[in-house]
Amino acid sequence: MKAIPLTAASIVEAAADLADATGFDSVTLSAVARRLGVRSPSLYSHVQDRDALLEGVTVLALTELASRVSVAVAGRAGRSALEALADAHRDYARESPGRWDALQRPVGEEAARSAGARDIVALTAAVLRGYPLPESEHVHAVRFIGSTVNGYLRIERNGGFAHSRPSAAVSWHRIIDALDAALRAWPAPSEGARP
Amino acid sequence: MKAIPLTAASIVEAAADLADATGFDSVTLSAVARRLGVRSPSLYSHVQDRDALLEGVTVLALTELASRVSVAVAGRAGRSALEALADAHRDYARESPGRWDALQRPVGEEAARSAGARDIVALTAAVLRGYPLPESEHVHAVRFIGSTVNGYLRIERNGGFAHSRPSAAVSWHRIIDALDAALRAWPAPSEGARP
DNA sequence: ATGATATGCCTAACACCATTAGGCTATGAC
DNA sequence: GTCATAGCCTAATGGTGTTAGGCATATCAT
Repeated sequence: MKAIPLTAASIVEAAADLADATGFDSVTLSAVARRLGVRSPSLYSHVQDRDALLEGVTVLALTELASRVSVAVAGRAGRSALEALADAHRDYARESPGRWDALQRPVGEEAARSAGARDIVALTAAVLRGYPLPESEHVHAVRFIGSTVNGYLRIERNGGFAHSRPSAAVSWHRIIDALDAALRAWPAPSEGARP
Repeated sequence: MKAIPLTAASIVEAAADLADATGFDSVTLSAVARRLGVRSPSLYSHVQDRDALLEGVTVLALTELASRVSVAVAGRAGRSALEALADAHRDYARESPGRWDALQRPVGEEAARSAGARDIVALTAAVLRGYPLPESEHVHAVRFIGSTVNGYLRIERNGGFAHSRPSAAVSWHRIIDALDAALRAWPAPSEGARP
């Protein structure tokens, strides 16, 4: 049963797999220990506490997502890059629902400083090269894209679109269209904008 | 201590207050019972289980949010209405963080069918009257606005913007500007769009 | 090789939580 | 007055996170 040696990384991975299989909320130290063929107190040699474990899953998910986004947007520009970025998020949310849920939690220090987080921001900013935005607007546009994509996927995942027509799949393309249009028609900053 | 009679509504309200005060995750049957000066098994006469209680908080939050949005957008049109709607969401998220968190959960039957949920969708659609969108695009635009506003507030709340400059407050206005621009420049549906 | 040390698992224990079963009491109907 | 019911209670069960301390095995100095 203990084919895998017990390390911080292997525990986090087991937790992530468990999250994908049975839901992020069911990631409990007991369940992870069970899955590793070990008693739960044994995990404390490698992991500070439950919160640190969940934060570890968040960091892992950020890394994986950054990698997917990176591959998706490579060699693309403009609308094509935007769509690839959005679809990479959506695919990840679909294929690894538990890991993706880990992204929807208050970010701790470790996640905030992680390479994955930085990369995702940088890659989103890179997509903006295909649009006529001044450099000073990039922060806002990155946040805009992030908010919309994340918000849509989360509402879809929570079933918010399940009770109305048409299906969420149709809206997804319209929303990428709208994002694209918004970036093309990006409004000039009004006077109140100070960094 | 039992100034308030124990009913389903009073229990849900106590749970919502507790969520605002100490965080949505800390809403436990024990804690709610404690707050009501009662033992936790007593709650089961009025509430099915913990999940039903949380769903009740969600419905309450939907109702309250719908009411705020309704007041905010009344007598406004176009960008002014859009901004009022977004700010109503943001104010609610700020003032009642626990209740607002209740909105970010998988929606059950009761929440999906609630008047609050229907009203919020209808009010968002009403904002679109000030923009040149064909009726058939309203669903998508409503989902677009909902995704962006929700996504932004959630990332802000999770501290996703806390580690970068400029502050989230500045971006908020830029994002409403961008939403406004997107609705004005709403792209024509491509051929693939079938309801 | 041998003994010291340290690592890393274990069991035991505690407090907290959700939930069920069943008892006691006060309130209302008749 | 009696009786039934509603609504609280206590008791108990099984699951959770977490800490304390035991015990074996691997690592290393000599």
